Amino acid sequence: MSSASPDTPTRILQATLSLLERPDAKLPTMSDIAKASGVSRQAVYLHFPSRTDVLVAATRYQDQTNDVNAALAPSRAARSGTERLDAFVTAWGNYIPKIYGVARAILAVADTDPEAAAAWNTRMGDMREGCAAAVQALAQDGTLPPNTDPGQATDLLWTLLSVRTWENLTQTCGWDQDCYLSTIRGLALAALAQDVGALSDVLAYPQDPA
Amino acid sequence: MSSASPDTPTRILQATLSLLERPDAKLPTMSDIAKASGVSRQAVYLHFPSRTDVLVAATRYQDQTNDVNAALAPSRAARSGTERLDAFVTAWGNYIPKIYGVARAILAVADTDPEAAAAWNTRMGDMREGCAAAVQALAQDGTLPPNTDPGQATDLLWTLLSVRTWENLTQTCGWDQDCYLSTIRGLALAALAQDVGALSDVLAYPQDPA
DNA sequence: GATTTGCTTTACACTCTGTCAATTGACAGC
DNA sequence: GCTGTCAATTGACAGAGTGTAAAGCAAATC
Repeated sequence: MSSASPDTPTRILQATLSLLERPDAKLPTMSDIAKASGVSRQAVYLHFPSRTDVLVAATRYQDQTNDVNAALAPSRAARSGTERLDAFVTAWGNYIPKIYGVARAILAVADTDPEAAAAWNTRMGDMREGCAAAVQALAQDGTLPPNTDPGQATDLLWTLLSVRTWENLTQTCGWDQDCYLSTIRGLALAALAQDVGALSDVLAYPQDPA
Repeated sequence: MSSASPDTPTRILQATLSLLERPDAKLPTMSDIAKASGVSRQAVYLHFPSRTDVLVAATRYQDQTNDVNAALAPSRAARSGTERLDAFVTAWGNYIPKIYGVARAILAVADTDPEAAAAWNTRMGDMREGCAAAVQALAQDGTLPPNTDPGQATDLLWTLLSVRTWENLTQTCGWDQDCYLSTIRGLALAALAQDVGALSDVLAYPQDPA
């Protein structure tokens, strides 16, 4: 496939990703990025106007190589609304760990750089469409609780599935991925699909497989 | 009361808070803080070793003047676990808007400065105790779902009540405070107190008071 | 009156961003 | 072979910001 050395912009993006995917990654400077790419600092500016642009381009490159659409395909194929919700939560929830390194960096600069914030919002806007589609499927099934506003339901699902929520539970609280997934799934099914049973045994002792 | 002009450190903290509480607040520089305090930039360093320290001290000062403990008192007085959970969600949920300006600043620097991250974690650790107490009260009532791990239940409540979750729903999605409160309350009661009814009509059209 | 205390002013070292200009090296077409 | 052109390099620079350091100043304290 891509055995030939890729062009410089691509090499820069790959190097940036490898920096961000280190477990103890700090926000890389342009010098860090250049050094990791085996290229001069100015060469980076030759291809990307600012550090924010490098980071944003890196996420796009990552979405492309990871083929996020393929990962989300199963949820689109689901027959019932409940099934669709379940599949979407699983697919996205399992995608977050792959993008977390880059997401962390963009979120960090987004706190001060409006351009980065806009780029991140666009990206999360795409994800929101998946949420909206799941809510829509539930509405068609009549599974949504009565009087539910689809927009609000989408907002809630979108928030439950946010990178920050994942970060809180898995990174700060130390939950493992399965525990995170089943909890969020249970919460989403209970709140949006009136599936009460979805919450039982979700917060059960996981370290104690009796 | 405090009619006499307060000492310089206090004036600096007050000025910092007033900067951070502006709706369009950017992360203030040391110069910004000095200017707002009516003091030279070096005077700020005379009292606080770094910007992070100013921000951290500002949150402590704010907790003190707002008397966060008094705000959380009603939840401690609650009789049943369910009542306690409800009161705690309401109290903390209504406290977040007051601290959001400062919280945003600390969270922004926490992304790169470990010292700020540690300070914020300590602060949220205090809040977590309130979550743990509510969970404990539910456990004593036997209201908690079977096989629930109290630690995990606390983590979940703590995450639902995080500033980031509030930010997502009210700032990014534009929810009003009441809508936020009733949704989180419903979610918490459903997940931790098996109160299924808590979720009905929570996501109902709020702009349409029929 | 001498000293201490709190603050000011000025200056500096350092890091990082982003811009600019001059230069090199390779590779194409003629 | 010569000439453009393109990619990249080197080196320098301005600007913003952090944090350190030192000398001076003025009012309160002893």
